[in-house]
Amino acid sequence: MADYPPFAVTADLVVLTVRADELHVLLVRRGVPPYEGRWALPGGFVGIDEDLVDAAVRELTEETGLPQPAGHLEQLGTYGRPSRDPRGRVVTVAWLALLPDLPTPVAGSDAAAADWVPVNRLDRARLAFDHGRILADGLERARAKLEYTALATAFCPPEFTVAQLRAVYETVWDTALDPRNFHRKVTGTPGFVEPAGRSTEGGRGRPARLFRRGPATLLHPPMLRPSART
Amino acid sequence: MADYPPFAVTADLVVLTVRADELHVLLVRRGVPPYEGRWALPGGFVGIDEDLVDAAVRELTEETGLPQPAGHLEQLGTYGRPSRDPRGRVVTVAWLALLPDLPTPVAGSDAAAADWVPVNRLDRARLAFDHGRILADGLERARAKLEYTALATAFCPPEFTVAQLRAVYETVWDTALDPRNFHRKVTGTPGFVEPAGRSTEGGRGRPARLFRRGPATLLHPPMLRPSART
DNA sequence: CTAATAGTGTCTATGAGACAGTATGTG
DNA sequence: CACATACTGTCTCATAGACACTATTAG
Repeated sequence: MADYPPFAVTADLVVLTVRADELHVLLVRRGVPPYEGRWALPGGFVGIDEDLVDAAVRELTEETGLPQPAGHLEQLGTYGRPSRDPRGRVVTVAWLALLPDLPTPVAGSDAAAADWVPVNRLDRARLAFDHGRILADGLERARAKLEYTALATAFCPPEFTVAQLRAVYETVWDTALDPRNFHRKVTGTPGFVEPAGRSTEGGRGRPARLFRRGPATLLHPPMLRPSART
Repeated sequence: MADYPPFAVTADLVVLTVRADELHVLLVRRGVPPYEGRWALPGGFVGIDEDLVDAAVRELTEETGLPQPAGHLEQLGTYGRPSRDPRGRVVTVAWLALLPDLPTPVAGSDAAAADWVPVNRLDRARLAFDHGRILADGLERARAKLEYTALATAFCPPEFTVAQLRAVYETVWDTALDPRNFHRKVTGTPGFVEPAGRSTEGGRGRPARLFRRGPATLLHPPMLRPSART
């Protein structure tokens, strides 16, 4: 055990949010080689006595500047091609975070040039390291999980309308959904959302009831995306 | 970059197969401390110039003694609690493998005491390291993926009957399925299975047609397990 | 009033589950 | 023949999708 091959281990984050009807990912501009000046996923080295998930949470709070994010965090996968980092053998554990649109702009202590970038207007091939592949995997994971889990509420503030939740689905899936069938489906699935009792004010049209996320994590039956028809 | 915290990285495998109507996992008996004499998942250190998936394939072929396994291999997750290995900081990338029942007994070069163990008659808490948790995650992943993918065929030999495929579902899910509805569902899902043209001989009852796995990887609509009803 | 958005009701097609009935082998 | 297993047909219920209709606000 004394002589095992020594690896560096990092935690990288695919942080997604929905703002202005576009899906955004949190990226940082690299200030040092390699890939100087290129966009990269936020992340950093795991401490020798630090748990993997703790490193991910630490990076997330550092980069977003939020004390305790209200969203969702899960492990995405581990990437360790020997040539993926020119500096040496670095294995990265990638994490997927889904956050509500943050009222505060991103101003992390660590990342000077962090910013939200719309995923549809981003050339993934130009990201540093293998981060284009990691981002693609994160997007596919997020899109798939909206189908059979209640995770779409992780993109919403504590209280939200059915239309806001529908906008999340439409933005992440890049499709249009029937507002009436969506409403029936969401309110008819036990535990998906719970009425908050209040309503919106001051908008155009009839005021909408506000909801909170419910206790359900899995959706039975799932929410089907139109592209997945039979 | 010169001074990063040094980690050891291992690849551990949850190898599942169906034999004699029971779900089995491949385990090895540890011959050295720590956890000497306890069951553990097969695995080993990743080489400093070795890709992660190559290490998993290498361990799989070493432990099963098969040149090229016909089943399925996917990354399960990465486990890296600082205290998970008393010898030092070891992060393990766990993989899930689904194999057809092997005609050859397990006789790996590396693992003297490798054996197939029925998962339902195994005390997961007595496995070495955090392998009980890894095995639990692997079982849950396998059970979930049978619902919405065609992966059940990975447990089958190249040619199989509908009854054999049904036995896979019943064994992995530990439930009974209606043979008639199952038959209609499987043969009616495009690309799930394809007729091989031949039939079984010598069994009790009417001979069954043989099938091969089809090109489909995802099932639309999914195969629903009875426990997931609404 | 109109425009806009929220929410409900209803019809139809599809698929799951229950299960009768038919086909084709062994002993 | 009886029996076992493979396979098909049919009925019923639940749900997705399409979409008419009603409700409630702003201007």
